[in-house]
Amino acid sequence: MTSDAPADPPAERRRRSSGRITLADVAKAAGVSPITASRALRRDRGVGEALVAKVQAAADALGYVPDPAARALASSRSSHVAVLVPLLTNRLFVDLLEAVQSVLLPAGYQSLIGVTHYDTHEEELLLRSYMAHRPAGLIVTGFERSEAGSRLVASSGLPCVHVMETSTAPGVFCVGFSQHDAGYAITEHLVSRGRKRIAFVGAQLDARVLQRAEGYRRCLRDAGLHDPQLEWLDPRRSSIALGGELFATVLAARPDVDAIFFCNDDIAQGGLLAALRLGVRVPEQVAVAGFNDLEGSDQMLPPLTTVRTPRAQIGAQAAAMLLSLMRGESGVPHNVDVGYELVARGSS
Amino acid sequence: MTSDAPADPPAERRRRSSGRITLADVAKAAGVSPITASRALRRDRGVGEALVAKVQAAADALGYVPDPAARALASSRSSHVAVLVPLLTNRLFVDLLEAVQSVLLPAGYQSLIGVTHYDTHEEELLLRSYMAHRPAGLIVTGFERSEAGSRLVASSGLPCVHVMETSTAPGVFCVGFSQHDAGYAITEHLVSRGRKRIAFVGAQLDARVLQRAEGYRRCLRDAGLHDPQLEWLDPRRSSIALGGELFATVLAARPDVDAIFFCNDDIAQGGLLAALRLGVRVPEQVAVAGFNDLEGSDQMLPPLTTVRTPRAQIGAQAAAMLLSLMRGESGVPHNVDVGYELVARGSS
DNA sequence: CTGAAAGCGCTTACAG
DNA sequence: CTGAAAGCGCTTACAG
Repeated sequence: MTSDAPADPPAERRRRSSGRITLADVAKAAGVSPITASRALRRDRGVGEALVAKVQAAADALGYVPDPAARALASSRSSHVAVLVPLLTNRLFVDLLEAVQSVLLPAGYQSLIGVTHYDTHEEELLLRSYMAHRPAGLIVTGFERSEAGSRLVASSGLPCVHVMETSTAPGVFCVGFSQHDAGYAITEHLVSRGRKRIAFVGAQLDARVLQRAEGYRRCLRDAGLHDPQLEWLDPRRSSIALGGELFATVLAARPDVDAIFFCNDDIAQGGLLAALRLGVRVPEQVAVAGFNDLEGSDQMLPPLTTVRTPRAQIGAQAAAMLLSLMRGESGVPHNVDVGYELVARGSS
Repeated sequence: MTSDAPADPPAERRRRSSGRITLADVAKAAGVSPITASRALRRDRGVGEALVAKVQAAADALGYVPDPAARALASSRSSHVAVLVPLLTNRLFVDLLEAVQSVLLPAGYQSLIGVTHYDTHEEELLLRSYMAHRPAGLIVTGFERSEAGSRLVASSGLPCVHVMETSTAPGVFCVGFSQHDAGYAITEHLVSRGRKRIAFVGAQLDARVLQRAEGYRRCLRDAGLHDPQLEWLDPRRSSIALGGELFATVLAARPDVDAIFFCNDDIAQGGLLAALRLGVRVPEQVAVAGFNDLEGSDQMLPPLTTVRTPRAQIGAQAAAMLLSLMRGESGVPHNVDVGYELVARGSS
């Protein structure tokens, strides 16, 4: 208060305490050292059961919440998991994300959700920014990324799980299904219904769409029905409106087409709505099939034949796999194939 | 190598260096102190222009990336912004989120996206967990939360922006529009089309749906057309399938209904598809209106009349507002009303 | 099974 | 306008 203050400034002036309850407070209350308290709360092996209980009780009583920043700094590993998906406007990835979160959150991990917009350069920037946060692990969509992006992942040494596709490449962890086989299966279904001129309509043209297209081609070649003129590959983003446009385009160019396999349910739904508008009878004149079994497909007129893809299961299993990897468990399977399911409805 | 090692262990044994380029490395390369380097890189006032350039050059040359954990620990403020939305399966919130991210990411902030599932208890848990991460700011949906949740937000002292609704409560920052007025406007549109028995079909029944319902009631009272029997309030989650079910329910119970205002476009789309299935003519027998102008509404048969809600604008403005608040700017407006737009299409 | 020391990589006061 | 000291709240080795 006066000018003849002590030469040594009072502790209060030097401290920057946030008022936060710290591990030291818990340790003091429990009558142990901070190190022991830290180990007890993390259930680190080597702490007596009684002590663990005592420390936990003290922590609960004080309402202690560990500081993730301090923990990350000291251990150089945060409680973040970076999850990269192409788009949130595709319900598929929302379902995937929900499942991932439902496993990661209870395990104490926060997801940093990054949207790449199917752009490998954007993905690279996100990866770079997320790496600075010392994430504990990574979940990425598919295998298509920039050279630098791949290097960032590899050189980080972080556990990484790839979702939506399968791979037997060494050292790669993934949960997905064969997009090629699913594309083959739905095409085969159309063939089995007696269709002869089956078109493929793809949008976005990401790796998975192209794999489905490849399955389509393979099936038609096997059936002796392949016609390269029956493919419409549009790089624009998949949407209901685009599906309507492409449906009209296909029928104008090739009125003899008797079936269309749309690479995704949203463009298939748009196709179905366009058929209604144009008076094209489905499935009598043209059978229609989609992919993914998105919301509303079972409500269309007629209901849409499609492939149900188990994205919730993919998300949950990928998160569980990542958890195992982050814990350093051994014997974690590398390549989990969750399969897919053909859903035949009225449109085919 | 031998057993007569020095009593003082070599530095290497004590260090836990992560190999990371640190601020100290940059400072050394630039020939300044770490403090100055820190200030220069953060463009903190009080560093000469020449020095800033020199430090930045050194940082760039070394590929320096600041450590968010260390920064958070030292400053007790992270580069995270917690963003809480009810659902990712509602495209509305995806659009909102995309806009938020597009403003926050370039400004150096990461979003922690929390999905509350319209559950105030879940929201409270998320809030508690996110607060431990010392976020720099908060974006939350609406004003409906648990007592404890509100207290967490208030006592944190963190800048917080509420989205989707408006409020003139003191100290509250929000970006949205009047859900009540929008509900009034679309109902008024149906009235202006000569409809007399206008039903309201609501799902989910969150605060905003109820505000739209209130606008609907007010409008019909003003028009002398209010009939409390014409409201269907269903707590289940909004979906295309539910819309179809409710459309059938309404017409079975009250075949005289000549218009339906669905609280959201997904149930309205389901209603339109059900009308097609049931052979109910829209708009001749029943006019149909939705809310939000979601994807596909313009593709329906007939195209859906709805209210376009500027969620991208809400997200962008809310993020910009939060940025201003986090920077401690003064004179930030409290209540931004971005309005809405009536979109009259063929269904009414 | 438990603990004293050091350190993770930054920033906040406090001086000059 | 620049810097030496201390500290943010944890955990990692190292001992015992």
